[in-house]
Amino acid sequence: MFLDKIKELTAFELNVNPQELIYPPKSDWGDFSLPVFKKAQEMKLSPEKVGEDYKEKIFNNKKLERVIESSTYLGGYLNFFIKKEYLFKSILEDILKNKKKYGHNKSGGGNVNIFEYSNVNTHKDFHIGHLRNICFGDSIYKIALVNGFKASPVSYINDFGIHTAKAIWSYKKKYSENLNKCYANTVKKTKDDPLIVREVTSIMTDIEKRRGENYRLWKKTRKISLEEFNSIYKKLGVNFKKTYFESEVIKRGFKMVNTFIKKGIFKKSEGAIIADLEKYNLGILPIIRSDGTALYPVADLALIEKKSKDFKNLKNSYIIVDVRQKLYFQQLFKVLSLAGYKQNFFHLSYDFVTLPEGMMSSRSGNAVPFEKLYNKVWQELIIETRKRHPDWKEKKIEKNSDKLAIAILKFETLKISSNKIITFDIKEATKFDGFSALYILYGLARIKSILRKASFRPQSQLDYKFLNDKMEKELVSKLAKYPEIIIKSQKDYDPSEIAKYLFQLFKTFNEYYQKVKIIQAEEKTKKARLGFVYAVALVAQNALSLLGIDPLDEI
RNA sequence: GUCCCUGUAGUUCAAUGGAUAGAACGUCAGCCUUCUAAGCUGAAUAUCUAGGUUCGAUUCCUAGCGGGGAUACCA
Repeated sequence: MFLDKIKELTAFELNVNPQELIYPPKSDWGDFSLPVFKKAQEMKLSPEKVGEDYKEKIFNNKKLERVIESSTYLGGYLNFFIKKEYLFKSILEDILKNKKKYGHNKSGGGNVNIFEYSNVNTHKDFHIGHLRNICFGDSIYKIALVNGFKASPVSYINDFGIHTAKAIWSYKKKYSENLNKCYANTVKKTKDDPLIVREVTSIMTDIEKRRGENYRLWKKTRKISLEEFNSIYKKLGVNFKKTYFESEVIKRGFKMVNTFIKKGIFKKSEGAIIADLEKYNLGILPIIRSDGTALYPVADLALIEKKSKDFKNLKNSYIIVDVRQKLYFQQLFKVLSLAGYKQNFFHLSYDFVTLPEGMMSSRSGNAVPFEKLYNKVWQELIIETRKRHPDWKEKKIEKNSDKLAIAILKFETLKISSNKIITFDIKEATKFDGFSALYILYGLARIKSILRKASFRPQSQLDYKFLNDKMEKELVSKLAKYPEIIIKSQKDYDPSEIAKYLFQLFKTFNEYYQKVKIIQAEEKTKKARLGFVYAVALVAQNALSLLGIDPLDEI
């Protein structure tokens, strides 16, 4: 929090709002800046005069004088330079002392938050849209942890919808072993055949009543689906504290619907059960179809009740689902507040993933399954790694490619703002250049390699005198900003902040690496630089962990 | 119709009520007897249109145009 503190102190002593202090576009202009246009206008003075007045204030102030080296006025801005020794010492000691905890804060106050993501449907593929959901959710959850929340990830699996019956209809006819293909086939067939619709309905009834061959097949296929999901979670390194299933909450949901009818929150209309939210400008929320079957809210109500019971003192409940369900969640949360729920509900939305050739959906069967994408990336990596490391054993190549492939996929989905549609181009994603996980991990592997070759042992003290290169100053300023990045990513629920930060950090580092020798440097400089790049590695690994990415020792 | 998101370089994305709007890809030209060249250096091109608020607008407001989404029984 060191840079924050200096900015706060400066703002306080100069009697300005801390938010007025900004970072200049170029680091050689200053460590931070204060625009003085506004003040100049208020006081009817020239900006230059105002700047000079502030300057005088700084150097007549004992507290500021200790940390601020100099200050220059430039075109309406007053730029501040922090004393170099002070900057290096404070930041690097903070990092070397706190290690994995550098940049963490307690702003969450230990409040209990749960994050629900990876809400997948059994009997359908886990595709690259789900990948965005799970990467986003997992990162937001991890960001909450380092901001001092007591956070838990949970998942809700939709294993009881009509889609399961549709998949089973084709599965019974041995259409395919792939459940998603079965599902897509049935959807196509039912379009112009009411007979098949009736058959599907009858399968669904058996599943709901939990009886006979259809129910047995449902259990079998459900298991196949869940095993697939679990292997993907394992690959992605994602763990849930709890997993909920629609089949386990739906019964309770129907009971709750009745209670809500009695409370007057739901009512009958045109044969269906609805919540009329017109007076809140939220339209109509259908709850139960005219044929008596459940829509989403039935299970969701029971799910929310269950989550509240499972997590004591639950304060904030987050649901990560794509933006198309925005209205639905507004409606659902309104219903909950009418029913007297006191906790905070949030829908964290993100836009969907499309392909260059257009929208994808599991219904039409053109969604890219996770496995397919993963294999493609993995194979590209294998080829490239073999070329670069002819001496590596095949097993090592495979293991490294696996870690890299996961890192690349996570990074690709997280580096883009959540309100932007990701157009997933397999060709682009397998290029591994520029703004990508590979660039960052490659830089990090360089640091690790240097530390290995120099037999580096971490020490908490550094001789800062020997860090005189301009690039070292640049890097320290970047390291200093990491705590603010953590806060910002929490405030905006935005992991892309972290991704961008990492890219910038390694852009600076690679430049430094190119310019400066570490192992061959003079002994004292070498020692200082080793400790310094070790600090860079610590911060990088912290940031990567928030994206759910593991570092590699070699690439 | 109404509501929400969105429009920045050839492409994919950044940024901010403030300084010269940044990157990456692609293209071209350099850099490995030196810590990993999946790297570094250099070169061109952009804020949809029209108004308004402001010392200052790409950002905020209004209108229009383009793209996407939602809008009671899809999941």
